Amino acid sequence: MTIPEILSEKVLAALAALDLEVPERMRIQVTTAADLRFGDFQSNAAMMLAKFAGKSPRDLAQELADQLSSGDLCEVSVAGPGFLNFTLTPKAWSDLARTQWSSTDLSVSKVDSPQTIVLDFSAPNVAKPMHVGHIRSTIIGECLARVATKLGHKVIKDNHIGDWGTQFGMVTWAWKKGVDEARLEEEPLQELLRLYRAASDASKEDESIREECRAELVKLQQGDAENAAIWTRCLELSRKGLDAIYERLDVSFDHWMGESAYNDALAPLVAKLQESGLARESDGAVCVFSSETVKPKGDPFKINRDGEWQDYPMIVRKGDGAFNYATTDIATVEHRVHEWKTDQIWYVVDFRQGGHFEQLFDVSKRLGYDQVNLVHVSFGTILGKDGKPLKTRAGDLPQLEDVLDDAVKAARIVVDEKSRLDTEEEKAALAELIGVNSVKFTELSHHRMSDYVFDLDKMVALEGDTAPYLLYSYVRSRSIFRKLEDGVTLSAENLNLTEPAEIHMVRMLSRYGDQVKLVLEDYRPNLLATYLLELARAFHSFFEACPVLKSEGQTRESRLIVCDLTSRVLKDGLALLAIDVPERM
RNA sequence: GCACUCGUAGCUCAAUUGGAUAGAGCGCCUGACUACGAAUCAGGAGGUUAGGGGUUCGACUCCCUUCGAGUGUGCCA
Repeated sequence: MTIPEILSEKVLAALAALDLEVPERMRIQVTTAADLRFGDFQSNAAMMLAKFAGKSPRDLAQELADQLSSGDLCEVSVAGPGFLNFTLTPKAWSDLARTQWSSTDLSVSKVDSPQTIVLDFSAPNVAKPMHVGHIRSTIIGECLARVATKLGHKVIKDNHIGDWGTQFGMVTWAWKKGVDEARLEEEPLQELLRLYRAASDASKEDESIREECRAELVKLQQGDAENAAIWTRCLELSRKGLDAIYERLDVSFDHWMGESAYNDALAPLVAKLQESGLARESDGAVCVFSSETVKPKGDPFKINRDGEWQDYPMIVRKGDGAFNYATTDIATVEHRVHEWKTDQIWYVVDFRQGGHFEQLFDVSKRLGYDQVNLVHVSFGTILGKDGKPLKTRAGDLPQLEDVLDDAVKAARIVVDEKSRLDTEEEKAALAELIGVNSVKFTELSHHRMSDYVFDLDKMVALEGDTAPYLLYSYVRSRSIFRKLEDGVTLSAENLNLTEPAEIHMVRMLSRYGDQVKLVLEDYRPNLLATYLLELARAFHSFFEACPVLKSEGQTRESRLIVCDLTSRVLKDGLALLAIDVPERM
């Protein structure tokens, strides 16, 4: 049981002793204190129940405080408008730290009912290199996967790559006009991008070329041997390039079920939708319309034009007979439910597709997949330095690989200046680690819904709230153990904390499990990122205030345990953010 | 027009989901290194949370409204 849970029970017992029955809708809660000046934990019980009890909040709080006899665990006091404040004793903090240090999972408890969760993230279009815009989905998705796994869920990471869409007609068209085989071997993604751009530019100017590209796609989808061979080749080359970048980012997938994997399922699916009456023909296309069960304003299948609510259907077969991504997405849900028995699907996708997902989720429900929890984990836009969105269509987004290279270059300058490492190999490896992790940490430390400015200089800034700060904290917490020439044997029973900085360090450490859980409540990696920064700050404070090696006996051993526990939590927490730590820097 | 997402210190961002005097970093100012690693720490200045109204013991958070930004709005994904 966690401390807040123990305290909640005590408060409930105190309420019972005062003959106060808590109405069902009121949830008495004990939370970590918002401000440490008031104690470690706080409860708003008295303020919530004051009216009900016919007493002033402060009087009721005082009566509760009198009931809650102070003991080994904590001191109880009343403050402000009627808060109950709990301040844990040093002994209680020492006990908590002892338990956490001795546990292999760092006191992060698993969820009660583990779920099977499919995580749909990254999903780049093949034949196009990833650009900066792909950072958000890729990094947030990987982080959520790691956190969910840590909490005991079964996670299936699926890279639903765009390997069947319009761009393939274009690449094929340009490929046939002349592909540079030599370059294809050396820089496959760059050559494929060149082909795509050539076709894209040409078809913008010439309607007939656009038709030719479309025809190439139709041939591919109908099984034309030559186009299929080109497609297979494209896929292999793209895969090679993508694998390299994912390895660099330390991101991995269990499956690569791209759009093409569902091609054969699409026609039967549309037939099923029509037979069941969910879909019907409209303007030559096959569409799913509103269920007419909700008000138009909240209906994803309605849209208001000139003051009138009109149908805004989901098109599952286009007028030309081709299927689109909506169809594929429904087929994908079916596959994940039937083959993988999933309980949940989390889509880590740009917020601009919100409307699409509302429709997809509604159709899935109407198809009978209402027991599956479908979540659109949406995120905002990455902006340029001018404050305007980096436009995807402009085609001039910086490529992800170049961004990583730039970040590594910037990191290298500081490494040369400050690092204690000796060899060129070590320095190069450290610069790579710092550069890549800085980009990842920048992403994860932002609220996913807010837009943020893509500023490379700030991203790789090496002081302040950054990845290097966290890495440095870890290195500092480890280096002290290298000073112990004979090594040391630590034992939990000798842990005894007295100094405020020690207590605060342990207080921060004890929050780890709750912070990890919090990430999944609203799919918010930035909460963990912020917590780790706070933890690191507390560690540096502790480290300056409390000499470790110069102290003696139990104090020394206690502080060494705090250092060890800190390094373990930092490493574990950073691993959840997909950030690896160096031992020296 | 309508819908969605936003608007917090000069700048970049938080705020444990409705809690107490809204917190960090950068930048600025003052201190601390022949070092348990200064990629650090201790401290200072900086706010009418875009404006207005409402709900409540209590609002950055919920509701209404005005202003501003971004996005979406029938066969691209």
